[in-house]
Formats: sequence, C-alpha cells, structure tokens
Amino acid sequence: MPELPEVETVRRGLSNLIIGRTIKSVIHDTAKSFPNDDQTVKSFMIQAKVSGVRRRAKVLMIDLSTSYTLVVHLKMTGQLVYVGETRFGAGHPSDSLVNQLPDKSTRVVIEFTDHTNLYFNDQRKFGWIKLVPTAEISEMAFMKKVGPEPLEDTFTPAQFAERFKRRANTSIKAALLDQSVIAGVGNIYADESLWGAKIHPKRLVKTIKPAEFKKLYIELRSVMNLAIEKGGSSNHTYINAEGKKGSYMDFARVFRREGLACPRCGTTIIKIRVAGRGTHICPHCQRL
DNA sequence: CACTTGACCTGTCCGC
DNA sequence: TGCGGACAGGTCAAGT
Repeated sequence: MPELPEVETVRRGLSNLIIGRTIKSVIHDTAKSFPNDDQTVKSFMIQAKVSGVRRRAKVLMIDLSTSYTLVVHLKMTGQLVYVGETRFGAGHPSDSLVNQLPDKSTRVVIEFTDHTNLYFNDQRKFGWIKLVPTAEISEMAFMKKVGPEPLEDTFTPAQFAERFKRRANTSIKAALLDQSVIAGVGNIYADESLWGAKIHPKRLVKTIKPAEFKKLYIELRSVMNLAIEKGGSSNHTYINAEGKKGSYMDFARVFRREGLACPRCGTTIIKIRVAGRGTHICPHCQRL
C-alpha cells in the first residue's frame, strides 16, 4: 500500500489521536507481525505513554515515554487504525471500515487505558511492528541505507540528480523505487511523476539529461504534496488512522488509468512492465 | 559493487 | 460455479 504520502497521512492522523494516551495491553498474533518478546513488551510498552509520532521514508515511529519506539512498516496492505470510545453511528460512511474491528486481518491490538484501541491490520502479513530503543533506530539496516526525504526544504534539484549516479545502468523507474536513492517513492508516485516529466520509465538513468532530472524533481515533489493534501491514494486496502480513504486516485493522470485518455495529449494510456512492476505510461508523451 | 529475479502472504479478478 | 494463474501500493535475500 502506502508510499510516502499515505504514511504521512497516517502519521498526521495518529499524531492527533494517540499522543498522550497510555498503553494498557497488547495483543498480537504471529511473531512476524510483532517480533518482540513478552518481557520487553511488559517492561517498555505496558504503562508507557505515547509521546510522539514520526515518519522516515515509509516507516512510522511511535515514540513512547520509556525511550522505546514502536517502529512500523505497513508494506503493501498494512493499516493503523485508531478507534475511540465513540464509534461512528449506524449508517455513517465509515461504519463498515472501522466499526467491525478487529477482523481477520488484525495482527496487533494496542489497548489504551481509556479503553480506546489502535489496530494494526495487514492482509498480506508483509508488514511489521518492532519495539526498539529509540536511540537504536538509526542503527537499523533500513535506516542506515535509506536516501534523503524528497519533500524536505533543504533537498535541492542538484542533490536529487546526484543521488541517481549510483544507479546509472538501471531504468529510471527502478532507481526511483530504490529507497537508498530517494526515500518514500513507490509505484504510484513513480508512474505519476515520470508522466509529469515526460520520461519513459525504461530510460536508463545515464541517458537522463540534467533538465529532465530537474523536471522530475519538480514533478515528484508536486505530485507527493498534492497526494498528502488529498489524504493519499486508496486503490484497495489503504485507509488512514481514522479508517478513511484518500482521494488522490481521483486526480491520478496515468496510474491505473490504462485504456483511458492521457490528460495532456489524449493518447490512450497503456500498462507495461518495468522493473517487475505494473507501469502506466502515455506512449506519446513518454518515449524511449 | 550494480543489477535482476524470486520470495514473502492473502485476496481478487479474469479466462477457460 | 470451479479452478488455475496473474497480479496487487514493498523490501530483502539470493542469484548473475
């Protein structure tokens, strides 16, 4: 599921909903979803208060008062949904999304002392929650190799182009998806930004001109900022911390729009395979 | 090292 | 209706 805009949307929601709450209990299913041992949980999670919610790339970090942090990766189908004391009434649009939790995809339930709950649901079980000492997050393998945050004010077009040099002989799409190049880009926003910059996803990185990198930088930031504004993209399973869907897909130009007209030139959008991923392009605007 | 492919899982959709 | 295969928003571990 979630790429940077979706994870950021969840972060903002959780930030409003769970900071200051105290954890009463934790229930989980497999060690894969929640690999920590009971003693660590008891010592550093139970009775801990949530002090902050951060994001790095597609990873969420829920900081606790015990100097431990819940590090969460939603992968393809993970959801973090908070359900408060007052559930939505019958007939409310959000009813079907959160009123029935937990369900069969629920992997972890964190109960707060005020009897509200945070659910970690994950249909495909690729995602995970790890309780780690806050000071040791930077030592995690993923954190050590992940590239810069593309939406930071300090991130420049020159830095953007420079990051791609390590992947000179691969396709621009594979490089965009590589988290060690730039943090947070996934399949949706790779396709959307390449369309915006009029670059064919199969173009080799070493053939991309400086002006094209600049355009791609602008498009990527613009598309991600718009997606955050729209609460992310919901194709299938993505919902935010309140159980609501995002609306970016209403604004998508190519992603999952094969067979429809390119909004720029009217040519029919096609779906191809690049870097092992379904990829959407306008064959007129994006040439090899 | 850089690059590609398969694996991890469950659910859904599409063609026969 | 049933069944097999491909595919789905991500990352790793292997392989070349």
